[in-house]
Amino acid sequence: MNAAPGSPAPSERVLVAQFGVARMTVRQALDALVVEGLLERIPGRGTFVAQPRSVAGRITSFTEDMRRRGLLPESQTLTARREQAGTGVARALDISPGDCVIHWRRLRRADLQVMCLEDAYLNEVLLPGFLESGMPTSLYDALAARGLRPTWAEDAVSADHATQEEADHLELRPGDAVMRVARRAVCRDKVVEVSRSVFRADRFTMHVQLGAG
Amino acid sequence: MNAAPGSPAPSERVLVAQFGVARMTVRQALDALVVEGLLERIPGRGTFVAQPRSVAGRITSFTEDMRRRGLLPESQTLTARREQAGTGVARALDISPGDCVIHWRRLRRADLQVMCLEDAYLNEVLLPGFLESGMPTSLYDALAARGLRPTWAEDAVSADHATQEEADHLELRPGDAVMRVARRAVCRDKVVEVSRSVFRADRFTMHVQLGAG
DNA sequence: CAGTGGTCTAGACCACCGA
DNA sequence: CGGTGGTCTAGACCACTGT
Repeated sequence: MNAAPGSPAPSERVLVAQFGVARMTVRQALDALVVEGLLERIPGRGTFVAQPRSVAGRITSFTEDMRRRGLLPESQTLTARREQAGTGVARALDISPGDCVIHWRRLRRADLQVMCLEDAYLNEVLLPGFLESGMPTSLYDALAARGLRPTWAEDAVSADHATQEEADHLELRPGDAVMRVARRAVCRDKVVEVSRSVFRADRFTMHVQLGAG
Repeated sequence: MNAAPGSPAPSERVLVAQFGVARMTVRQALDALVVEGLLERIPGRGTFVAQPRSVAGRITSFTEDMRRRGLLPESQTLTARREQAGTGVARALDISPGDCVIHWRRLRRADLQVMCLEDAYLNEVLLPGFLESGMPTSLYDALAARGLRPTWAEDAVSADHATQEEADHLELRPGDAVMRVARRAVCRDKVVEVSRSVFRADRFTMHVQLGAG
């Protein structure tokens, strides 16, 4: 059970007594929670559970994104196999053309409605046994479990018309509006994911928060 | 003159001696610079000037965005007048319906090519005499000059087909692909800008950087 | 080894808030 | 007024780095 936003945390001096520790130590611990946005200090009043602030520019996966909207995310794997990287994918993944990559194509739904067709390319070397371990629902959860959650990502977002193939998968007519998102996700100087997603424009609006909250 | 990235900062104990202050105090001062990304600590080695990290999700205006791509941004004002806020704009600007707003419609070009049609709504109260002072090229420069540069912004990005009116301005045919961006920009709890932009999909790709560099 | 940052102690004084 | 967070002191020990 999480405490409700706005509810007071124990005062620093109370924690000092409770844990038999110096106040500077308590403050450093609280500071960490404050910079994480979990607590909020108000001078002269106390320390409180912060309003959940939408983290500026947080890197979200489709799964997290849909959940935050209160929708149920689902994935249907269309392709999951080893391939040799082409020149474009190789450059984006920072490997050599012909190197082994994992190609994972999924049709993604939210509340049973088709939302997005996604082609993800992963660096095989960083994810040994990934294909054999059973495909997870959330790629980012799987990466996190391996200590590879992206710390930085770059999206190229554009609008376009659906191709015939995309229309077939997304239950659209060719030429209908779609949003394309090309992502390059990095974890500590290692490119862990390169993906191209095609979203149904009528069902998806991307929300981007910029700057410091 | 700024110090070069990677150059060492004085050690904490040196600063203690130099300023006759406690080490905890020095550390707190340095901590502030570290969270700002100006310094980097390396245990056992020292404190160094950090590599300038690309600020995650920096709020950019059209002008800045185009310049960074090496294109020459231009704006043609189609409308610039006082209006009474409708309910939607009023809510977004955090004012009351009927309050006075500045409506600024511009056709925006990059290297002489039509790129975007933008409707910006500004809070009159925050920008006295704005319309009379001659319209700037960059709205964000003008806001910055008044100490109102946005510190936080939220974009809703979607793909769509151009309406007849949009097509006329953007030199498209109705139904061609466009990207819509609805922005709400905030400076210190004051909503300073609400805008809707329509970009030609064939000429514009939005780049978004997420996470900490 | 000497020097670095990381962490911790046990106090202290201040400005601010609410009753 | 008492309680809060904000800041500061003058030490201490640790793990780590480079030579």
